[in-house]
Amino acid sequence: MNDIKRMTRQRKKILEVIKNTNNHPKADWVYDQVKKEIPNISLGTIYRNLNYLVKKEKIKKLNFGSSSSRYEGNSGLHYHFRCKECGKLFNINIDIGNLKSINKIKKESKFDIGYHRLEFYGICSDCK
Amino acid sequence: MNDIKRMTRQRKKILEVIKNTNNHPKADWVYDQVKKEIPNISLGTIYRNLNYLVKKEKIKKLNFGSSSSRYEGNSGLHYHFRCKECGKLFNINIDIGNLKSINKIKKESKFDIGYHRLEFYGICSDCK
DNA sequence: GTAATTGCAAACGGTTTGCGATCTC
DNA sequence: GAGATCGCAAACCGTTTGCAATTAC
Repeated sequence: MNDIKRMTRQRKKILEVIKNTNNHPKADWVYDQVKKEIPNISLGTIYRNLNYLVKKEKIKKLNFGSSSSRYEGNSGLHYHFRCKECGKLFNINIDIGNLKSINKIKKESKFDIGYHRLEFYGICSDCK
Repeated sequence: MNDIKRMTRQRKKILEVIKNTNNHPKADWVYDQVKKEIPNISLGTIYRNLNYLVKKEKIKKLNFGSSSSRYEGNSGLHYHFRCKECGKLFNINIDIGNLKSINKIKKESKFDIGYHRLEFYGICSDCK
């Protein structure tokens, strides 16, 4: 059950707009674009469809986990694992050696990269 | 100028609470904890101090970039680079070979990892 | 004493949702 | 025709902010 149920004008256009840009638009930009063709479309429809298309894996949502921020005092080097089921966040401790390939990306990139963040996703042992 | 200006009771307790947990608490959890000792503290103070402590690099904020979500239709394998200055998001294309060490982490982890996300930060060429 | 910080409450911004009307299959 | 989806507007929720009172240095 990963298929689109009804391809309405609105849904079609929203998907088209996102597929045809190389930027990583926010909802309100998509809204502006779609409105050019469907002037009376509502923001609610944009959000409903974005969520729908993400669920159907037609597009990706580019932010991490839940809406509210989390804080941490642990200043040691580590990454995080987030459980998709319960949303809990765990630390993953690795040794520096494992970072080689990431350092390579940093050096070879045309961007001036200061730091990076790496997060893993899955199901934690409690939820399994 | 990276030092704390005034160490109020509130600020001290907030920092202590975050330093003394291995979880990755949200603001409202910190609020609940601190309230046990300072019952009339306000949520606004919690947020102001969390932001302050992040700016002073005493703690870390564990979420990415801006508050609103971004979407993308590009289903190819790539990571992202975010400019700290203008907030723009760029793609970073790498070849699969570079992922070895990440795959190693996945295999060796005690967690059941499905996928991962990697994001790089710095200043983009336009902002420099 | 003075500037930083607080508590309070209102405002904000992005997102979600309930509803009756409309559209797709 | 039936159920999915829409437009609209109100509600939601995490976070920020203005202000007068208080506090740390």
